[in-house]
Amino acid sequence: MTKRYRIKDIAQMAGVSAGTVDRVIHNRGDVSPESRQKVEDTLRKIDYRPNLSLSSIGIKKRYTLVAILPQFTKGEYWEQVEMGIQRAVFEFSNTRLKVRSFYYDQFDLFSCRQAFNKASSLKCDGVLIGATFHDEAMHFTSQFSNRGIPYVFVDTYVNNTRPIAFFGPHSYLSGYVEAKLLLHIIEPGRDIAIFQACRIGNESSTQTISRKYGFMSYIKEHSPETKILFGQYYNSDIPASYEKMDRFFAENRNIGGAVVFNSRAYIVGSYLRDRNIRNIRLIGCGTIEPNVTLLKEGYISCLIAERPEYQGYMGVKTLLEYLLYNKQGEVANYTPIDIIIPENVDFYLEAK
Amino acid sequence: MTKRYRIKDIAQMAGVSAGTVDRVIHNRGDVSPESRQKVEDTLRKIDYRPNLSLSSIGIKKRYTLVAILPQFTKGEYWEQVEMGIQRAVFEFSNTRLKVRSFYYDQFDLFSCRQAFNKASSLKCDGVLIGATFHDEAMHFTSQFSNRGIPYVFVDTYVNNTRPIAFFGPHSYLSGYVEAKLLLHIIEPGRDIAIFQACRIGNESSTQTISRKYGFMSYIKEHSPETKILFGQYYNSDIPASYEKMDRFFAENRNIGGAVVFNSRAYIVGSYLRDRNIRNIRLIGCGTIEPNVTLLKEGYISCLIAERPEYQGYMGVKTLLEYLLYNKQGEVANYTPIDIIIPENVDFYLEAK
DNA sequence: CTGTTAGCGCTTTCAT
DNA sequence: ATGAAAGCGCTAACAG
Repeated sequence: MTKRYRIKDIAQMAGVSAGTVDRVIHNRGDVSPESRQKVEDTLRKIDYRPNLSLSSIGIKKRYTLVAILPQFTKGEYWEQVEMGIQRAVFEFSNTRLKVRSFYYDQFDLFSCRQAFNKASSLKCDGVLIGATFHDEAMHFTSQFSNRGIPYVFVDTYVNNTRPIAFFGPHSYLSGYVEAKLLLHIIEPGRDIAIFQACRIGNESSTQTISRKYGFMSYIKEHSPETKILFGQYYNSDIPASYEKMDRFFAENRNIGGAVVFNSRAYIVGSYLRDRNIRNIRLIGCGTIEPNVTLLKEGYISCLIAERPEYQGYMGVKTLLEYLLYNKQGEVANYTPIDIIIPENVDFYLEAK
Repeated sequence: MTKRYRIKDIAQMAGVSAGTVDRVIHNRGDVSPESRQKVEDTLRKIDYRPNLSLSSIGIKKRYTLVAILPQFTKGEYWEQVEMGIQRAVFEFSNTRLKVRSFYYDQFDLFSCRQAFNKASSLKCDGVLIGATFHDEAMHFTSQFSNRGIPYVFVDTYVNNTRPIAFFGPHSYLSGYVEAKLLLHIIEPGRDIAIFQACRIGNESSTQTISRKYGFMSYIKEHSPETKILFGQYYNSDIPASYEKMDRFFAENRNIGGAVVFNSRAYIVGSYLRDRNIRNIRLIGCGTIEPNVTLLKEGYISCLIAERPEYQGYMGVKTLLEYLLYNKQGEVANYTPIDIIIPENVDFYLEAK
């Protein structure tokens, strides 16, 4: 059983005072090279791992984090990320940690820029970003870097940036897994449909692109004869979506499987339910409520989930550990690709 | 953002002192009905949720927990449970919480009885049990109950007992899911083999029995024509196991899928590898190292995992919350039934 | 540069 | 039955 060492113990072992140990742990300077050496040796020897919850009690400095996230309504994907952020705030701080959130419309570049601008004008110690617009994220994170402000990405990693961490799915493998599952559950010889949002002008998110890439790679490798077709839906216009799908399925009568690379699978799923179509297997992402309902009703066969709550929680925790202890871990942290089916969904949602 | 209330705040709101609030929270008596009422109203109003990590700092009383687990060697299933226990000990206590572990041979009734006897002779505040022998567990837990000592089960629930909590898989559904997956990946028309340990005298564990039941129910419901055969292996005699399997597969030439209802899938999997058999899909339980290796090599198609680390962690946490706050939550806590395939296993293992 | 010390929120002893 | 106050391990201001 690992003994727990107190700062006082460490101080004694290193032959210095508690204050000096604390200065070393928090990299707060004013320590002679010899003292630092002795303390660091001791810390290494006992494999000292600071306890955030305990640290927070004594902390006098106030930390402000900024979160920049797509706006969400109740039950949506990003709400779960936000819940993880809140859990971390609750667990680690005793009101000395504040998170100020800024939300943007993930389909509106201007609103995203606005959110970043507002966030940038704020004095803060760290930033948590749920990015959908690649270029904006690149631009503003380089500003944060210049000001020495650490930032983390959740859900989506943006290339050519230097976050202290990323928590999210490996999108390529995520899509790869979806293809594997779909091929196993559709009737042989049937076609596959990929459903994507109809965007006004703007391109798909990087997430979606690499998921699609992973998905198509698997199909090409394992079942090159399977035909892939592309369908569309509108994010917020159900009647128009249904019309589009009516035409799509009328034109493509051999479809036996479908996939949606984001949490909007419920749009396609409810279409299948409302049109009473039962011979198409649908796979989607995210255990948000409408998806789960359709999963239980059998109109969605399988959901891929990426622990959004965990992403938010870890994002905050990582920023905090960086700020308090200068602790730097792995940058890329891929979340598990959880496979959710009607038989295991309840236990999945219940587990904290 | 949820404001964090201090004991002092609660005291002020209820019009009493911090001491009284603490006495109510810890159910420590010496509080007038009126004061108790006022405090409890306030606690409910603000949805007070105590922070274990913070509580532990001030606690003077020493708690001793006893864990009674099947003995394990490095890399086995129960080691992961033990790791969860250690994580909880590290996180929540500042050396005031001790866990004394007792191990028994899960195939030897006498050794189990001995472990329980030794554990019972110890003065302790709570017990965590990984049970494999039903009757022994029943007998000794009733003793704990009589002495007013709370206990939790991990991995296996034992009927006719009154633990304060159980953390483990819903074995029936677990088997049910395994059948669903296996039916999806085997070639149509092939038979299925269930592999079980050859036990000396003693019956299978309750876990295994209800998994088998779930498995067979699914097959009966969804593919009654599929033939199910029963194979055997020895827990610790590889050559004898191989011989048995040689005969088994020689006699049953149409087997296309196999399942093992515990973490010994690697025995069958390595047989398939060593005999270069590639047309049999194998499903097993537990992401222990040999299983993971065979999964990546393709000799195991899929593993079902039940978060053993989480079980151990939650077991200790639950006991502690009960001891400190008299907090009673759900008794039955089913862990997610995680579906692990070669493409998602690495991320699964990395996530904490 | 370093040790001392007050203070954080929570628990618990001790007068009252 | 209750409040005041001391103590837990950790942080950080302060005096030297």
